[in-house]
Amino acid sequence: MITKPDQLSIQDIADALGVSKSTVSRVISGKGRIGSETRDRILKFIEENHYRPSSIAKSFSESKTYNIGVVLPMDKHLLEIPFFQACLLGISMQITEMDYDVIVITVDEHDISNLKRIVENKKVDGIILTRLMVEDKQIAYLESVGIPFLVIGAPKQEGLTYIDSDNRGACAQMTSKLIESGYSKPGLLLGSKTYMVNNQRYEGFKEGILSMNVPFDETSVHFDLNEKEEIDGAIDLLMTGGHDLIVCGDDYICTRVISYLEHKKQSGSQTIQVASFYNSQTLESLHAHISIVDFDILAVGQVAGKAILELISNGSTESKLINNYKIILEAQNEK
Amino acid sequence: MITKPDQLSIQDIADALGVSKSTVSRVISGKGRIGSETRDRILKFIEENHYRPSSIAKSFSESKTYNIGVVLPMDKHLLEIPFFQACLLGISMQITEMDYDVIVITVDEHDISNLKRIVENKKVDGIILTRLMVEDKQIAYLESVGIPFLVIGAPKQEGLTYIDSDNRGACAQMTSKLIESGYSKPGLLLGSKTYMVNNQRYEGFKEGILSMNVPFDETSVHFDLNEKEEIDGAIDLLMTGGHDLIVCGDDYICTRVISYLEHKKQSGSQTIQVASFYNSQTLESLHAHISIVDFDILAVGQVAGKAILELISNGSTESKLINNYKIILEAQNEK
DNA sequence: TTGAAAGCGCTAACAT
DNA sequence: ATGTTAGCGCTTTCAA
Repeated sequence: MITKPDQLSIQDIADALGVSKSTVSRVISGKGRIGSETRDRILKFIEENHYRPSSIAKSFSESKTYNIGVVLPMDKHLLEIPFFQACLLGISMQITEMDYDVIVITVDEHDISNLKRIVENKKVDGIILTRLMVEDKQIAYLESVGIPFLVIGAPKQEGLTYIDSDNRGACAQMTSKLIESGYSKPGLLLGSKTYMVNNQRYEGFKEGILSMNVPFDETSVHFDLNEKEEIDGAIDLLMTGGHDLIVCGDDYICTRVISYLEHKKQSGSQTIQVASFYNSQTLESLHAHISIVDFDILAVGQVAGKAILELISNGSTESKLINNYKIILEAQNEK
Repeated sequence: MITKPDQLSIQDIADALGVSKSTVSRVISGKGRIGSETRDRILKFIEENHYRPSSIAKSFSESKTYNIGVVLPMDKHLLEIPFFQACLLGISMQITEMDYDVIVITVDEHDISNLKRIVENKKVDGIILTRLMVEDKQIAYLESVGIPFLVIGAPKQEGLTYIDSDNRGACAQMTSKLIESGYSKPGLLLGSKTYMVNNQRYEGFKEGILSMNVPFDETSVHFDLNEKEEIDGAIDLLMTGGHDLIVCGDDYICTRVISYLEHKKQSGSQTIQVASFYNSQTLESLHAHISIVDFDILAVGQVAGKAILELISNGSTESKLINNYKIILEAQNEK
């Protein structure tokens, strides 16, 4: 007497039904023509016996893992940023539809050994990079081994497939809307020029101003602001220049600006409109009246997920700018 | 003339060196005795030809995936909480050491189909749950299929393996330290009683008070605070009761308390010390003088990673409370 | 429409 | 210490 203690295989089904393995395989995969009566019998058996194909065996036989590696930075200060988590979930939601799964790869700026290990072990069919580094070892490596990969964010390097929020468009739109609503002398504070995102927001800022037929003044833009003192200095310049609107390139700068203005307010000066890009909860809890662009990062992740699968199956896919964002003018947070 | 266009296998190595597959397999896995000369020859060949074993084939043959599924909630409001990201990275860092990888599983309260799909497809060897739900369908399901799993956080249900921060101990320690530093009438504000964490913090609070030989007053504790009005009401009660210290059960409550006290301060009342548990950046940006417990979630993830591997290989492991936390009294944030 | 059979790359039990 | 062999469960030609 033979018992089937473990999991049943297509062979078991074939035996039980007096058909061949390949027939069972065909009805499961849906490939090839099958007599409808045979199919129904097999389907019924599968249903009744809760058969589930082994994904490992499938992977093995097809030489496909059905996994996508998502590279996450593991720097401590990046833990607080919901950006990566949103990317991750967006990607996961999307590729799950096609029976793919996400494998997490952690790297830091000096150590991409985890990435190498996963690629060398062939545990994934493709890779999504969620953060670009300045001299990117990841990209050089991935190109050298020839695995399909794409990048979230805007790469400096040309020829890469990337998915990014439309920073230029969003900044242009917010700037022009603010001008339309009455502000006439906008200034822009940005971080390092080496990050593409800052250049894009700069372009958008300029475009927004020009689209409203307001003259664009290059001196109203301050790049490479990193230290508190640099930011404060730049704000000083904007204020003495009579600006009535400060667009901040990132949340860190914005936090400094708000803090700066709060002090000034107590010493009674003019009120200035502040605008920024909403990536973190930090800004929200400041309860300030600021205008923000709220990017839908989940959507970015979803598009990236769709794109990597396309890249894997077609060998190519297009870079995309995502314009899922909301512009909220002078957001009034609850006090 | 024969070309080897693709990837080489142990068979190729065996052929090239005139040994058998199993010999090659043995030197790679390190199992079994090998002549040192043979080993060196094979190692050299592997090195020179950049051979890497196929992890899919290994998985298939061993019926092990070398993957751990980490279940993440995909509720929008939980995206902002760094807790899950920290767990994820901690787990990933840890299991990577043992050549395991993390597969992301997203669920929401009403839909655990992703969890089921991954388990049924046998894409993981074990599961870590990072969030417990009130009526937990996940746990019921996982128990029914018998896959190794453990839980991060404190389950209501008995008999489960769990890894958790030592909420009771941390709360006791913070409370007693604050009493030691001069506060004499502490109150406690908590969320729903159905969450174990609130009960644990309650126990700790009580323990901390009693350990300082201060009489414990049950009326200084308020449970099940969810709405703004309920919290405000509870604060009122504590203040009229002459309390000089409010311990908050979570960041949400703490934010309300700080906001409430800021208003009172302007109408000139006594200052009250506030304490809470630091899980989010929100509290930090409030720039208030509060005392906090800063849990090391990364460490929790690491221990969970180690534990799930133990559970898989040994069939059992112990639940653990992690006491990696820092207590910061009257933290003075930069303004 | 269906069956037979080879093969994916590795492990492990058994034999030498 | 090393070789031989039988799978693991599926996909995929090739035949019938």
